[in-house]
Amino acid sequence: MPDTSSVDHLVRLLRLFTMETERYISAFGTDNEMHRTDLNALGAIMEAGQSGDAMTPGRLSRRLQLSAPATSALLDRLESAGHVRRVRSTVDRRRVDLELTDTALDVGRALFAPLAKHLRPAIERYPAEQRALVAEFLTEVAAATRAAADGSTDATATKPRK
Amino acid sequence: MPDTSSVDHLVRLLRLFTMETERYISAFGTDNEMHRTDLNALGAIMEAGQSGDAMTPGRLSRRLQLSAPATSALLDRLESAGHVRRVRSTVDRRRVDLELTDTALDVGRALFAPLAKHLRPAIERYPAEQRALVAEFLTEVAAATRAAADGSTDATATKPRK
DNA sequence: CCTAGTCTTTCCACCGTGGAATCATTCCAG
DNA sequence: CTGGAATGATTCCACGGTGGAAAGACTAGG
Repeated sequence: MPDTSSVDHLVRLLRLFTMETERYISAFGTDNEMHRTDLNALGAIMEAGQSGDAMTPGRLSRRLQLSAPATSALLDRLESAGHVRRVRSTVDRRRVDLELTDTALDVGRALFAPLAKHLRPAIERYPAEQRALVAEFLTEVAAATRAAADGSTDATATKPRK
Repeated sequence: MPDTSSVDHLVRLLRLFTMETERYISAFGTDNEMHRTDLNALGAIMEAGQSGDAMTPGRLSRRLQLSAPATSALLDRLESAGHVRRVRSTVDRRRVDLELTDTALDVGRALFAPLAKHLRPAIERYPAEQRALVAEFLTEVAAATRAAADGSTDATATKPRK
């Protein structure tokens, strides 16, 4: 590895990291009867809950790039496992609002606990200033990836549009 | 977002990035008749080729956390699609060495081209010194994730052991 | 009403797993 | 050197899980 600051090297590292993450998910997912998509769904619902607006099956379908039927089946799985509730919206009764249960949070914690255990010491070695820089970098790279997936040409967009 | 240097925030960003990447892969995969595992396999074979040692079905099976039959089926798909060749090893004729064809490299390029188009301008905004810092950070985080997936307790291991 | 939007159901194809068996090759103990 | 493990790759089978396409049900709003 001659030049650790080259763009190609960074791209390769980003790819390597996602591969390792998929590996981790598949390894620990089978222990908890959860698969990749289910975890992504929980993450997306949680994320939406934190930012205020409610998550619906339609939004989730677009967020995860899943077809509508696959999303329904996904929600059936999560609901029968007790991780999510479907609540018909009172303002528009076509819509269904998704709510996470406490057991979902427990599963999330249980799944990420071993990963966090390894990640924390690696991250805490960096001072706050460098962590902020990495955070900024990751934010922009995630936005760029999202833009690429959406086929957009705006590589600097940070705001979700849907 | 109150504190962009907190560990939790960084972990969340890492997770967000992998979600966006999965999204991109699934969007691209459907266009090219390739699935996530197939692309990961190509990446793993390519990676092994760059680092010198040859990739074999057994190694690939462990790398991708796939069962032996699933790996054979995966290689059948890739071979019939013309992306990989199976060559019996000359040193140990039980083993099969995997070689990528030119069309696999084309697919790889086609896959990363739109992503790189968005990623490059975002990355190039950072000076070399900061990029090197991010590269170091990502290397350690990937190693930590790998260690977590392997169930190891050594969070700082950088060398693959298999 | 009638069109559009949201969610769901039904049916089907593909991917991955598990277990067990096959076959060739290599390693090793005696 | 030989006979018996061990290793690496592949195949077959039945099974479950995931995702897509088409079609239907329901509600909102002009």
